Amino acid sequence: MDTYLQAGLDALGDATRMAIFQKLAAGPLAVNQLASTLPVTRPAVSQHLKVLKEAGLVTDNRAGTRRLYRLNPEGVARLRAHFDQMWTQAMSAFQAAAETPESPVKVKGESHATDRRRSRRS
Amino acid sequence: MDTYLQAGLDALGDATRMAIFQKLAAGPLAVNQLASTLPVTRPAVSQHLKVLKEAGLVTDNRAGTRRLYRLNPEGVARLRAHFDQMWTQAMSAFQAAAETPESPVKVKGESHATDRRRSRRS
DNA sequence: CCTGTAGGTAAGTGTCCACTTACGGTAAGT
DNA sequence: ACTTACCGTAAGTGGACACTTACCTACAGG
Repeated sequence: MDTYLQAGLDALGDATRMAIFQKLAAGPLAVNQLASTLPVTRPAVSQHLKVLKEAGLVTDNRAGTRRLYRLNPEGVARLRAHFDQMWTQAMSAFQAAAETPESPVKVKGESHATDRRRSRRS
Repeated sequence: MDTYLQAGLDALGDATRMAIFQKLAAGPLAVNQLASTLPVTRPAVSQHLKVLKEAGLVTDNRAGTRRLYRLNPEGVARLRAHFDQMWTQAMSAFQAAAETPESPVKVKGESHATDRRRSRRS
């Protein structure tokens, strides 16, 4: 898999983080400014910003007692590139399928076990 | 916010669902075929496919006793369009910021309460 | 009709994570 | 120095949700 893509999806997967991302798209904002327009408390916003920062999607700099957060162009561009790659890869399947008129997909035996046990993940 | 975008992010936010999506990008697959290459059981795959289907990202059709799942071009294209819109919107902020040399952002009083209580969400 | 394969669904459980409150720490104003 | 605004972090909790097992239905072959 693509770890960058997964990290980006994990960062934007949460609705609140997504909302923060969208608000920062309009311009730099302080933590209180973000929290005042969101249905969560300020510490929650701080934690979300930490995640977004670790994902390379935002940067911060001090402005007096406040701390202004803004989107990180490089991180956003890189994540977008990974997404674009995924879309094109997903779309290429249709073109390939459209050119071949019919593929029977005749896999007969292949996995005859019903409800096999599996290992837990991590 | 954008409900479509959020639905798509919710659908692809999970790592397993993302893996299923990626595998389906290579071509149509049955449930057992997916489950055999994933670290989860078949029912789990079925549930993920249900979510992806409700999000309009995949379609299914019967093939004998099996059921073949494939990506839905329209749903994928629509989700991609929403993503593209988000990226460009996010990028437009930098251009606007680059053209204006300095904006003081002098918001003085605006929210003077510290750690205000808020309502839970849903 | 019976057996075996394929898959959807119900019900239950464990874990993660998005929140909260509480606290400490820095910068500006008086 | 004292106060006040702003912010990050620690610690703890509740709920969602990604899993599991168990059960039932549908199709194909003998």
